[in-house]
Amino acid sequence: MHIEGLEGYASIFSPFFGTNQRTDAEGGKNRDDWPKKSHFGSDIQNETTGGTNMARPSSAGELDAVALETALLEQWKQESAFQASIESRRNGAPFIFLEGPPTANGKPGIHHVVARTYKDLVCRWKTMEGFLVERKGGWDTHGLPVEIEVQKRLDLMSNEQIEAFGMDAFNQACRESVWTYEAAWREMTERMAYWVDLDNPYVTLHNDYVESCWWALKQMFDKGLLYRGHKVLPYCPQTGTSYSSHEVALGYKEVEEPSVYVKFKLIDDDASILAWTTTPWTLPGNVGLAVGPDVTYVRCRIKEAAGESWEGVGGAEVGEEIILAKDLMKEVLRHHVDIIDEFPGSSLVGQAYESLFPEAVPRGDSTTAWTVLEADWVTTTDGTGVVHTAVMYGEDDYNLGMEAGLPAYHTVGMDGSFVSGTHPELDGKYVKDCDATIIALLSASGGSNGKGPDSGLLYREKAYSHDYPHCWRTDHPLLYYAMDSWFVRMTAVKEKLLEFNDNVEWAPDWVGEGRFGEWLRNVKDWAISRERYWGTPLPVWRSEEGEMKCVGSIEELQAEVAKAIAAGIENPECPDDVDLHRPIVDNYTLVSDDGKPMHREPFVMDCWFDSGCAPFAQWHHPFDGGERFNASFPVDYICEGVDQTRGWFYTLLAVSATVFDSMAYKRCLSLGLILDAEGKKMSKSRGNIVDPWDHFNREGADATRWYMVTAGAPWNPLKFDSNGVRETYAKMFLTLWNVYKFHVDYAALDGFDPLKSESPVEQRSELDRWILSRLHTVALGYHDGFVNWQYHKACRDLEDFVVNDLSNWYVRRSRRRLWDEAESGDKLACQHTLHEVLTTLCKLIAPVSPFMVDTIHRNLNGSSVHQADWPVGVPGSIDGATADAWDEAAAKATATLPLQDLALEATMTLIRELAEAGRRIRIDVGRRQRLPCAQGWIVAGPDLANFHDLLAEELNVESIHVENDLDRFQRIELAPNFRALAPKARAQVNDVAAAIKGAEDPEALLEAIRNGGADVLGVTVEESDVEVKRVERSGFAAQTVEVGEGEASMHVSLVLDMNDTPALLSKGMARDITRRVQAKRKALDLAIEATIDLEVWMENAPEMLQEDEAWVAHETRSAGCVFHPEGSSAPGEAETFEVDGTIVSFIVS
RNA sequence: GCGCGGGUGGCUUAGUCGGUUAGAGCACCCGGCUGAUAACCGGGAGGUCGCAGGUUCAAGUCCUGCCUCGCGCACCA
Repeated sequence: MHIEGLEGYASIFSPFFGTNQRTDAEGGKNRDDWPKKSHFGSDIQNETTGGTNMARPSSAGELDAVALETALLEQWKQESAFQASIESRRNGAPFIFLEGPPTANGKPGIHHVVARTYKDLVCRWKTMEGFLVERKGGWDTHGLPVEIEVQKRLDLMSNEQIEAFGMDAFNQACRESVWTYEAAWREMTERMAYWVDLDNPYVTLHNDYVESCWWALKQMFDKGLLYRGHKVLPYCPQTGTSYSSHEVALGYKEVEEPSVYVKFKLIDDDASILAWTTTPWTLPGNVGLAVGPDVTYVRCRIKEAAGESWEGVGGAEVGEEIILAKDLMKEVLRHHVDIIDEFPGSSLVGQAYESLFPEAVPRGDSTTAWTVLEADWVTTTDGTGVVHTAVMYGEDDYNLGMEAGLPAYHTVGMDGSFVSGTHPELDGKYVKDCDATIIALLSASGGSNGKGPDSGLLYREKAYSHDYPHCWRTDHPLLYYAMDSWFVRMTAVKEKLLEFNDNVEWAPDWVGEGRFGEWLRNVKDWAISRERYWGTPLPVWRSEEGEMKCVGSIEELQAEVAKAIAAGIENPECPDDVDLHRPIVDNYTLVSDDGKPMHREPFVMDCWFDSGCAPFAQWHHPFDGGERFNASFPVDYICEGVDQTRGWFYTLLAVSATVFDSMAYKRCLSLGLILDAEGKKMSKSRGNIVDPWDHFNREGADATRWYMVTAGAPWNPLKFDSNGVRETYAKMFLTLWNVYKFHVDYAALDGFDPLKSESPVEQRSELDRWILSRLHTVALGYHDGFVNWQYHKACRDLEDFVVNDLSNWYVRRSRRRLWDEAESGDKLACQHTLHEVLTTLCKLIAPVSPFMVDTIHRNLNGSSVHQADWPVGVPGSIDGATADAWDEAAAKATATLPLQDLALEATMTLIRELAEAGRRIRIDVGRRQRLPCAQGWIVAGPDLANFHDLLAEELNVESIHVENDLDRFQRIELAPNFRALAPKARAQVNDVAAAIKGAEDPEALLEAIRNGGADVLGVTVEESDVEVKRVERSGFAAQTVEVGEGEASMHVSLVLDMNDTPALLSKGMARDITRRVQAKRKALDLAIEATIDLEVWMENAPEMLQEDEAWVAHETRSAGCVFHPEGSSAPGEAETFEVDGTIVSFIVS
């Protein structure tokens, strides 16, 4: 069988065509029998993964990434590849990863894939580095989102309804609901190849987990860090629920409400202080007035009655005196006044005033109630510069009240109506319905307390529109309401938090120093209790007298229950496996030391507390797994979205600092948000979540993962662009596959076995040594990128290597080497090189995109890439290594990178530049690529003799020469070196620069400069002030390229001979004809070995040489080939093309 | 309002210590090349580097102010 057709293509570029042709193919292997369309599945034919003797690769089929990945998933499962990858590093130094638990009550989206990719790639990378990286999965299963889902489903819109439904049944529904999307999560996790142990995860609702949380809380309790207080929360009286800020954000609406200016009559003074509020219902609860100590206030007297424009209720009489901030007089006052006095707020402090509703709040033992207080947050941006303070109905109010010792007394019940005893006209009424009543009461003569001026206590009413939070379920306005609450005294450990945080390696560092550091510097006590049902119950029991007991384990609970029973308090049984959830734990009544019954505080804990306990609760520490815990705390690496800064990143640290007096994690990668293609945040409510399966099922998980990593720095917001995934697939993975396929198809055909043959590197061609050196250089940079969290740069550079260096140059330049059927050292060298490059490449890519490279690695080496060592070294396996430190030299010695030769890399860069320059020259002068040039000259630069053949082929020239007389083709240009010149020339620098650039005779100027400096516009220019560039002289078909940098830079010119000879024209025409006929063959879908009959007609053609006609016949496998003489016309059915004025027609039959 | 991070051709982005022609990829146009893949090569068009000031011989880069987007905090009386 003949295979010249194939060879013919190889020789198209070659000026030496004919020399490679093999005439005797009889008995040769049929290279057209390759499995063109075979399913890749046939590639995964190695049954063993651990063996290294399965080294003879088999050929590859067309790429079907999705099928490849799904088949591999099955194989991984059968082999327990994940477990195996860990077991084989069992003796390595541990690198501890902690999985942030997701909630499985929502469908996973592409944003989850991003976080999981970064988690996975670091774990896989560290594993390949020889570390033992175990990855326990985790699920966050408590909390409000779960309750809300269930409430929606069961239509339970208030706490009352939940309790009527039954807390038991409700919590059971929650317990089931948290697994709604577990299957979806599991499928996504597996499909994307996030290797994490989902078969033995930690689950926050498990009794063991809850027990550890209890234990942790008791540690805090015992250290005096847990206390009971109030927290002012947005609260919906209709649903009986308070809301987290997140939910509040869902319900902001702009509303217009009455705001009132109220006169607070001073007791020892005739004047009134004017204060403003938008919530009249809080006025009965008023117990203080806050002023800014440094704000300037005025006392002013009403001079005359208000003008006609006065509208609405309220007012003041002539002679009344009013105090308010000076800046706000114009805004507020509707009367002409005389300013009597001016003073800072501090001088008002301590003055007592008449309570508006004397019955509403009992004074208790407060000495500061109904006096003026100071607060530095008081501003004069609106209101009167005096802030009405109702302790229980505003956060600032509450804090001020606690500080100043105001009575903390509710005037409003949990149902949203005034408690009885507030005022006869208000008692029992819903607060929002009382605005008019309150305004009327204040406006009455003497005011609501009868002690005000005749004009009443209301000065003004003004409609005020602002954004106010509403219940997202019932649409009712929320009330800021002080709720009973439990706190962890984080303020007590603030310095520790800051210190621990300083030792965390943050990526990026500004999140740690900035956002997170800022949060810590302003740390507030952590409100950990929630008036909810589904969560870890707060394990605190309390008697009516206020005695408290915190229970830290089941055993302790059992003991306490027994004690209570012994004291005569009835209790249900408390078995070893008692469910530690509500309502079961609510049913236990304990006994205080003085014999009083104690009931559990009816709260569950903030579910963030649960996840903050993960480092130890996942092992049920301290009840079980003590060693396990001790060996894995603090953890080495966590990675989540930046939205966890105040979430998990914080609660981990908060719990570890308070419980263990330690940091929780040593390294934290904080990921940017994932946005949709338009830059909007991906969220369920927006409905713009990208389904990862869209890409898993199209481009595959490899491409999806690689895209996400290369699209930008991990901490930058990622605009997820579906088209980018496609691009990544086409560029990176198709290219890689085709390089692989190219290698492996020939390797299979030739029976190449990397273990049974050798090819010493030093004997390989420059091209081989070049790509190996590039691989070395790129691998080092790649590794460096990983170390510095610059995955995006690392992967972009690697992709460039694959596409550009490997596929586009090495493989393109090497094709002919493998086409040669005879065994040859050069072919073997190429196969070994490809084998080595691909093998190392697979290892480098494996952490990021683990599928295709495993298929490739298995076929090339007979083993999984996920068992392979990191080519840059395996520090984890070094004696005495830890996740933080190891013997650098020893680690370096474990690297397996090929020889690096930077000089060779530089030379090849130059060669490639020259090849490009040659193409540019042809474009410039309009000489087509197929028309050979007689000769080319290389001017200046290093010795490239070894590459002349290569260049001749690339450039399609018959021969390459070195031109030593630089001035024949090059001239000099001078460019100013601003850095050197600027200090000397100062303001003149631009003129001097222009003079240097525009010098009429640059050669002479350079000579003058070299001879001790030239005077340019009065400035002495020395050699260091200029850069000398050599460029091609005009009038030649030439291009100059610059390679290298600074001192080492070179200007090399390429000159092509544009003179035609009959031989060149004939040869060029032969190629054009051949090319067209080959295209026709392909269009006809002819088999490569099929022969044809060819007839050619030409007009205005160069004279064809005999040998070129023969060559055409040979190349096109024409049994019969007729070149009709000039002048005979072609039949109509002939195909015609034109090249350089020659019209060619041909018929293939 | 405060803090952090962005704003560079239609899109995605690179840009070091401030150095004079702002670099890529996608898409587009022209040409070339191809038994090389969803390719490859050469060329072209497309940029007031968010706006306005300032520093400097020189600003995408440094400073100030503003606009705008994202995130977080405080969103108040």
